[in-house]
Amino acid sequence: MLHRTFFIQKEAVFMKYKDTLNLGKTKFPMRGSLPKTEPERQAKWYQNNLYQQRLTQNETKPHFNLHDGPPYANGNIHLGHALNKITKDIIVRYKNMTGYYAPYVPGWDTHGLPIEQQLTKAGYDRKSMPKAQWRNLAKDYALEQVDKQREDFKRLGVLGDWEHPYLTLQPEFEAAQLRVFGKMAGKGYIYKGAKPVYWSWSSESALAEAEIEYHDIDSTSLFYANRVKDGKGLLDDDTYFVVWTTTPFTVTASRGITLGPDFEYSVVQPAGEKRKFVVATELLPQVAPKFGWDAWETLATYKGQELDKITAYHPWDPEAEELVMNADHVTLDSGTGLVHTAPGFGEDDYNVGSKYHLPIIVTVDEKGYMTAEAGPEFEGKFYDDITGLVINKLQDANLFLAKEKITHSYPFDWRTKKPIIWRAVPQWFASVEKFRQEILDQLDKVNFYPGWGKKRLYNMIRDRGDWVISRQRVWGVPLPIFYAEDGTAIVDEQIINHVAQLFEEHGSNYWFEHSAKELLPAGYTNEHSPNGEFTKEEDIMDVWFDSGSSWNGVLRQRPQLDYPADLYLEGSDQYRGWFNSSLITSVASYGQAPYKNLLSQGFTLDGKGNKMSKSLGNTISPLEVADQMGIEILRLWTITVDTSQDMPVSKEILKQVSESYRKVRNTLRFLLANTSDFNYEQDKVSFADRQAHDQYFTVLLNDFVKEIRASYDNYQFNDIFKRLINFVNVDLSAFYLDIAKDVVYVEAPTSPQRRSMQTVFYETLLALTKLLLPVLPHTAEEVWEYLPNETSDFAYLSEMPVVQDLGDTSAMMADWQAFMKMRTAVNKALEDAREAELIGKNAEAAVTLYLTQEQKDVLTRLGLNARLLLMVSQLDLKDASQADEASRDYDGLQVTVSHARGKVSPRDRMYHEDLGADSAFPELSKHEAEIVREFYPAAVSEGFE
RNA sequence: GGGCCUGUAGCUCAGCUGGUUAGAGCACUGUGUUGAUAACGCAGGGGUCACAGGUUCGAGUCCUGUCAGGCCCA
Repeated sequence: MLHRTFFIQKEAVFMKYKDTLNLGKTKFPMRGSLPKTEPERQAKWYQNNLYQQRLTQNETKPHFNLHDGPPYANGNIHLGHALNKITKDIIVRYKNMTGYYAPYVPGWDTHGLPIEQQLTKAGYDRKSMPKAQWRNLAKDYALEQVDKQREDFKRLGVLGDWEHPYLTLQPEFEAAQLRVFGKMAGKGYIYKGAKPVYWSWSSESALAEAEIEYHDIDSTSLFYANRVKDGKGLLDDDTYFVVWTTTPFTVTASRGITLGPDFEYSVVQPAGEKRKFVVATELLPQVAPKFGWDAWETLATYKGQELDKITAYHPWDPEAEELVMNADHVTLDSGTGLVHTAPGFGEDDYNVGSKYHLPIIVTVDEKGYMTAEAGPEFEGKFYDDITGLVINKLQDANLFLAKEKITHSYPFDWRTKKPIIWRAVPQWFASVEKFRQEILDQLDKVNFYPGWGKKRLYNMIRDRGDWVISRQRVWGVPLPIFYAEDGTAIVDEQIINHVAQLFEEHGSNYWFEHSAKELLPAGYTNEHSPNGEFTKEEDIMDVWFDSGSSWNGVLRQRPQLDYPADLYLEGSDQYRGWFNSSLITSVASYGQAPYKNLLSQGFTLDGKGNKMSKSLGNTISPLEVADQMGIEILRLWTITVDTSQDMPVSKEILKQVSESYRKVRNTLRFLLANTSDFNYEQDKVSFADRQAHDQYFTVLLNDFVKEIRASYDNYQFNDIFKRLINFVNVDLSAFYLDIAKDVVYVEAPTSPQRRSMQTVFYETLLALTKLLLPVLPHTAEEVWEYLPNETSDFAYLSEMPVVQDLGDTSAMMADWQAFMKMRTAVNKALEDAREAELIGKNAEAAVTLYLTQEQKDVLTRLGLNARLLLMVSQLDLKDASQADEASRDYDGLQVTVSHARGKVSPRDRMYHEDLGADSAFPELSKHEAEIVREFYPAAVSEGFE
């Protein structure tokens, strides 16, 4: 047996030329099988507590705190979530690898209407159970959603403190939120008012937009006149404003007439009329026939703004007055250009009314019946049944002009299918007006990415009204407000903090499970409650107040976090949302913005630039991408696009991204394969001792590191992609790695030329792996497993490459630029020769260059091996004056290409004129023979096959 | 209707303060290799810079308007 084995081995020793080459070797696969390997790799991260390990390693470093904006805990994650979380992960990973302690605490927004709706859908009836029970159901549902989304976010490769997220329903969060509310209350920013909401009389409840559906209905619209009371010298008191309404019952609460400031209004006297009427000039021809006006005389015209603050009489109520106002919502589409305005019954009406300080009159009760305030003849009647009565009243006063049936879209309660009305109900407000300038001043100190974000947020804060913070709902944080016996509201910071303490210990359900007395501090008295009786507010807070308090609920709670945060990063819809509410509460409480930097992202669109929606069927699920292509592809996609704007995504686009991924992956593989016999610590060659082309590439790499880091620092992620792909394709693949084969494969394993190049290979590999890690963590970690000399267990535990000081390389690089132009010229010449079938591959060519003095100087100064860099077998350099007819000019370089002289070596596949110089190796060049003799002595005795 | 933003090759993006024939990578075509091989090299084709006016000696780059698209309001 032994003999036999020996015999076989001996026969196998018979060498091939290939065996004397250093062909690259690696098991790093060309294809990543990402959908399969990513989850395994992620499991490893969590088994090894990678997130915490990195933080522990950074414990003493300066903090960088990205504060997570809480996604809503409902539904499957979509591309927007993925983009947001991935970008955050990129930033956090980068910061942790560049000298910062950068924790990431994910959060969820867990209160609010959509969750209540899910319960309703699931068949629960809110009104059939106590509030606390309903809230427990909501809580269970929210926690389930959090668990589901958490798993999905982890699948994106996002590293964070997933075991300790913040949830807006956590008692400590709710307590912190109440304390923010308390601070604002203490400063007098919280007040009670009234505001119209969608009111469903059929379910006796306020509704949200989501609970409304629209149907076409027929309504009776009325035209009637309001007699001028104080015409401010412009209008006589026998002049009448002609107004229009589609909701006759609201005339009972009419307090104003709204005009368009820039529209022209005519004062006209119809033929046979003593009275004068004001109508928008443009609409006069349309409305006159309705009023039976055949002819009229125009007495004057005014702009809407000129008539501002003139007053008129209410049609029948002597106590009331109608104020002329101006607002942009008035249109000339229909009516008269003068809009009857009842601030208690419409949003536009409310808005313009509050600007002019009109009272808010509500003449309909919660069941839809007119109140006493509407007047004795209306009281107790259903709002929709009084149109005839209103017409009668107007006719009695000789103010009625016309009625008209109109068909229009009208909101309905989606559950009861009954129409709804706008109706003002008591609401709690947070004043913005009182400290608007302070907010704007603090906003000015924030850095915005992109810069226009500042303008956008600034305009919103500048133009927004006070914040309605109450909601007539159940699933949320209760408003910690009490009422005394006479109805006086008790909004007291100390009491609020007392309630906060209770919430911190018991959770906010405590509010619903206990009486006002139990919730108030022991022994609390108030002059408005002589009998010591109190009631509590039943409304809850707007969920934007929840998330808007996260700087207090999270940043100021957790020791590893900081307030203000270094960075908030969300979609551009959050200028209205979280960016906005967080800013208000933070400035109100502590006089500063909760963030130093604000980064906003656009929305994902389909391949055609249209919005993604389920109904259009153009959505792409991030989890599907993960399962089909790998999450690395989606992560890479996030840096191919300009995230400051809206971003197109489609299967085709992702396909293109995956091609880029493969290119990067293959390049890493090539570098791995050709450094597998290289030990950086032992074999590295110093910059000064490197070959000219290796020095050149070292500089390219150094510039690359510098630029990529700058792009990370400035959150310019698509610059990273551009630069990366260019570096990999142009600098590495098409140039350096291409010429490298003639060195790395062919030269002696330990030769200085080879070691010089391997040094640069290794540095490149290491730098690329680290620089890519924030974007492609799975791939980077995979590469890391093939780098036995790197001691840390994970690539993520290593530090980003730093920019080296290589001295002044500008002159050298200018020369290289000149040489690379010459190389391009030679490539064209070679291509022509190939087309002429003079050569096949470059190695079959002998090239002669006829150089100008300047070109010669470049080559001399660089001291490079031009033949190697041009990848030809022979290169002859001559003076430009020697150029003959055979040569051709390529972009200023005279070139002649001919077939290479001599014979081709089977080993390096180049042509040589000295084959067989070493008689032992008749087919090898002298240089090759030396290598083989020294490193493969067996070949001398055995020969080649 | 308002605030903010976008519209450059098939795709994703560069084009700074206006100045020679508008760039890159991918994709595409041709071709060479077969020692990065379900890979790699080389060369090449491809754009009325959304449209229409205007300012200027000169505009993708400034101004106005139109169209298309997005977010947030109304």
